[in-house]
Amino acid sequence: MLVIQLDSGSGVPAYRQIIDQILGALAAGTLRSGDQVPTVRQLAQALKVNPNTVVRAYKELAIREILGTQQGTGTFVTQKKIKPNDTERQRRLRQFVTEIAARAGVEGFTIKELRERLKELQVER
Amino acid sequence: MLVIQLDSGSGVPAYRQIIDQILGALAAGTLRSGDQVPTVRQLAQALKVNPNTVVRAYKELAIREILGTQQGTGTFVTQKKIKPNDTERQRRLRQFVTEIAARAGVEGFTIKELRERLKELQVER
Amino acid sequence: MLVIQLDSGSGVPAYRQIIDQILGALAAGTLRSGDQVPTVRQLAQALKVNPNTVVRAYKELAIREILGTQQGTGTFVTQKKIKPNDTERQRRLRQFVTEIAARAGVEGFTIKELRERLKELQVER
Amino acid sequence: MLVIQLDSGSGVPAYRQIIDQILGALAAGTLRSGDQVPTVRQLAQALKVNPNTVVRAYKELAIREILGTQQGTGTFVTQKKIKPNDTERQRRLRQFVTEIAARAGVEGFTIKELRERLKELQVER
DNA sequence: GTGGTCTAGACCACG
DNA sequence: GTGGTCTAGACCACT
Repeated sequence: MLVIQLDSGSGVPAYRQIIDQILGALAAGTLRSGDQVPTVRQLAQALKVNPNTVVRAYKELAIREILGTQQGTGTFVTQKKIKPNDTERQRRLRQFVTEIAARAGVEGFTIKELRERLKELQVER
Repeated sequence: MLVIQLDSGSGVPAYRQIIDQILGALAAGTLRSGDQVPTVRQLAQALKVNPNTVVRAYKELAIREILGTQQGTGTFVTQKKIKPNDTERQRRLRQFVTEIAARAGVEGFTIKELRERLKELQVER
Repeated sequence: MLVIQLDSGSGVPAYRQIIDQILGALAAGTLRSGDQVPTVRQLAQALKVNPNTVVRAYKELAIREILGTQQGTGTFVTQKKIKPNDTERQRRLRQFVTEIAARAGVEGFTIKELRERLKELQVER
Repeated sequence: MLVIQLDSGSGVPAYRQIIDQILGALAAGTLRSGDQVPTVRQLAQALKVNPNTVVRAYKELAIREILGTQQGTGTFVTQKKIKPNDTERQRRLRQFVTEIAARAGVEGFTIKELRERLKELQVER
C-alpha cells in the first residue's frame, strides 16, 4: 500500500514531495510496473491539497514516462525498460553512493542513520 | 573549512539550503562557536548565487542569534550554546533520505542495493 | 524572431501548440541553443492566454531539458547535446520521413504541399 | 481500405482525430460516396478505444450528413457531394506540418533535412 | 466516476 | 522585473 506524507514546513513544494515519494516507492519496491497509483481526487483529499497539485505531480512523472495516464480509468506505473548494462550500472551506483556518503558527512548524518532510515522505507511505510 | 553545496533541482529555496547546511555543520561540529563564516560575496560567488540570497540566509540566522555580524570584520558563529534542536535535524534527515530514495528510483537502483553499498562503506571506516 | 500563433479552433490545447511551435522553431533554426524565449508574461499577453498556460508549456520543455529557467532572469534554450551517431541518426530520419509521407497520403496531402509549408517555416514565419 | 491511426500524444481528442481522418480520406479519394466505413466495434477494437468514442465521431459526421447509418447494415458515406471545404483542409495541413516540425525538433532533425528527404520521395514517384 | 485543460488571482523566491 | 507554487472553480474527454 502506497503511503504519501507531506511535510508542509520543509520548504519543499508539495508536488515535488509527491514526485519524490513515488520515485522512492519504486526504488523500495512498494510500487511496481503496472500498479495503479491513487486517483487524483483521492490523493488530493488524503493530502488535503488541491487536485491540481496532484495533477501537476502526476503530469511530470508522465512526461518522464514513469507514470502513464488513461483517461477515465486512472494512472498507472509504466512498464519499465530495464537496461542491465551491468558494468555501467555498477559504476553509476558506486558513484551515487559515494556522493550520498559525502553529502551526509557534510550535513552531519552518519551512514548508520542513513541505513536505518532507508530500511524503514524498504519495509513498508 | 565550511563546505556548502546547493542542489538546484531539489525545489528547496537556495537561501533555505544555506541555512540548513550551516545548521548541519554546527550540529556536526564542522563549525563551532566563534568561527567565521564566508563573507557574503565569497559565498555568493562560490554558489553562483545573487549576494542578496546569501544576505537573506545570514539575516535569518542572525535573527535566531546563531550568527552575529561584526561591522567591517565579517560574520561569526555566536558564542551562544546551540541546543541541537532534534526536531529540525530529524526533519532534514527525513528529507535527505526521501531525496536519495527518489533519485535511486529514477536511476533504477533499489533501496536494498543502496543499503548494501552503504554497509560496505560503513565497514571500511 | 520567434513568432507563435495559436489556432483556437483546432482542438489542440494551447499549451501544446506552444510546445510544438517552440520545438518546430528549433528544427527550423529560428531558435538556437542559449537563446532566450519570450518571458511568461510577454507571451501570455501576446497570445491572450493565461500566464499559467505558458508556464505549463515552458515547464514541460524544462522537464525534457529543452528549456532551462533561471529565476528572476528568464527562460533559455539549453545547450543541446548533439550525438552525431550518424548511421543510427540517418536510419531514424529515413523512418521518420517515411512515416510522414504515409500519413500525408492517407490524409490527402501531397509531398509537394508538405515541402512548401515546411519551407515557409524554414524562412522565418 | 480505410486506415486510421491515433496519435495519443498529440493532445487532440480521439474522436476529433477520427473525424479529421475520415474527412481527409474523403478529400484524398481513399473513401468515396457509398463506401461502408468500419463498424463501431471493429474500429473501436482496432484503435483500442471505447466504442462510445467511435460512436461520438460517427454521430458528429452523421449530423453533418457525411455519414449515414442504415439500421442493421452498417454506416456508409452519403451520396451527397462533399465540397472540399478548403479552410478546414488548410487548418489540418497546418496542424500536421506543425506537428511534424515539433517532432523533428525533439529528435534533432532540421527542417532542411526533412525537405531534402521528402524531395527524394517526390522524385521517385 | 476517471484524467486534462484553462482561468483568475494570490503569494513566494530571486535579480 | 523574472519564474515557481498553490488554490478554487469551471468545463471537456473518456470509461
